[in-house]
Amino acid sequence: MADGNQRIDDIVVRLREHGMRMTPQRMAVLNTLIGNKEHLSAEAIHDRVRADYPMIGLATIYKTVSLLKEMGEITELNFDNDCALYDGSGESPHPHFICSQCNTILDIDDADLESLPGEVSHKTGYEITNFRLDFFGICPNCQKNNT
Amino acid sequence: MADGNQRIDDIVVRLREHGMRMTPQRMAVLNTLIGNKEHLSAEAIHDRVRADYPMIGLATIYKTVSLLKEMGEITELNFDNDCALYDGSGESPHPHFICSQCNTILDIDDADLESLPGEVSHKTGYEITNFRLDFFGICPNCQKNNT
DNA sequence: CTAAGTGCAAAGTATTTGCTTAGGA
DNA sequence: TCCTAAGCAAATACTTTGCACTTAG
Repeated sequence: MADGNQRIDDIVVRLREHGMRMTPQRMAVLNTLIGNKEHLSAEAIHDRVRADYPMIGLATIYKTVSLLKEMGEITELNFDNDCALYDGSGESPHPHFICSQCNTILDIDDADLESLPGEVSHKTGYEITNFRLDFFGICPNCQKNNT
Repeated sequence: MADGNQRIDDIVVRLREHGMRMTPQRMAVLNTLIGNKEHLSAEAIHDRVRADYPMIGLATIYKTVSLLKEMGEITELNFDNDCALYDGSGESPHPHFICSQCNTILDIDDADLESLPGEVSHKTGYEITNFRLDFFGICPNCQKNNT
């Protein structure tokens, strides 16, 4: 969590530069999301933060993640289901694997994919700033349980 | 639209095999979506179909696309924004490019990507049944207009 | 001190559900 | 005829907004 703290400090600086303030509530959301590999819904963030700040409202969570999203500090993941998940790992766009059975979301690290945007950009003439890659299927754990 | 008609016939057969019926409303939705390269929202489908069936309700559109989605005939695309788009092109999972400026969605055909699920499956042990790949950036057209 | 942020509740919006009537097979 | 589907409206669930009060800088 050391680099998480460094990132948080940087975010605070950038907030202040834009006339925005660091509040205990925002800090709590940052601590929950930044440098963490989890994928949390607004409600899940709310539940966690409430452990320390019982009065915090869900709207504040939404306002904060919306802000962090605009700053490019966190990524919003929308799947076919109901609610959005937030990823504050800070790792450049990385693929996810979603198990259709247990709904677990796993990060995939595949160095081969780093060249993907560049290749597609070159072939198509599109200027690519971001991408998203999701795989759906059955994770090894569920495969085992199914047999 | 010739192969679109063939696909529609096939879908009708499969519907009947499962005790489901072909109605004029469903046929209208099929004609709007199947074999078409557009990406339409439920509302957009509703608007188009209403030209021929003024009485059709939005709920019927949702029920029909939900059915087609379960049958695997169409793909639902959720982006960070509000509503889902439906893709009835019938082409196996293909990447999309979304222009951040004009919001146009373009299909990308890249044969190199067809091996992607197999590779990732092999490397990770996940059994991959589907994937989704979206690129975000600026399309050539908007690039030109920006200069 | 002052402008930005919080908390609450109400509003908004995409989608689903229930129920009655219509209409395929 | 029988049972699925349509149509409408109400319900649901996530997210956003408005406003009075609080608080960071």
